[in-house]
Amino acid sequence: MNILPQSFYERDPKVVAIDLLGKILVRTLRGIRLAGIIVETEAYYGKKDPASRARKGGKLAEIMYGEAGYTLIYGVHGNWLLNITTCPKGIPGAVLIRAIEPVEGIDLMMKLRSVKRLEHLTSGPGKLTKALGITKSENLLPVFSKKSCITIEMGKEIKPSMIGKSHRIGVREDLEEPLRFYVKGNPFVSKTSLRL
DNA sequence: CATATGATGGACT
DNA sequence: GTCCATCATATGG
Repeated sequence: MNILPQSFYERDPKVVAIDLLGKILVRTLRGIRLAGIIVETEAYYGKKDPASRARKGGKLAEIMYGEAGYTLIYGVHGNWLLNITTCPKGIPGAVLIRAIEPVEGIDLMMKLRSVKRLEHLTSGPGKLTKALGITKSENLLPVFSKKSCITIEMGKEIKPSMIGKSHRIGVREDLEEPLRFYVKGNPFVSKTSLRL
């Protein structure tokens, strides 16, 4: 259903992060479609980014230097974080999906997370991966490929006036430029982000 | 093999 | 609002 092409991801992480807002993240789990609108993202660079894990080298860095449009799943604080690699091969970059607004398969998501309130279901990077049943085994899937069980589809256009930006969350040293982007007024944007 | 660290979440006051 | 459990990585012995 109108999956975004690989070329979509072969751009600057910041541009991709902004453009990803309003798109549909689709996860096929046991034949069931779980989908949500992306409402919050963060851009990460390579060496020049003090917050990026690519800076420390290791396996993560290799993936960020690799081809665009692949899932990059990484564990922190006992949670899984879903990233999409950006930039052509040889240039490091990634976009972290921080929050989505659930639209399909909500009952299954709530089962996976056992939360009472809908607005707590996917309003955070670790929360949405649990709700979608995403773990390390979903690492390195091409999100531009129809047969992949994680894809990103065309959604609704977000008006530029509806896009807010801020400093990134939970990083020690951030860059000068705000690299976190979100849909203004959306209840599924993570609230923990109020700490600045 | 042991230890430190964090792109966090959730429980609790 | 505050506090701490948690575990995949990275790095050092």
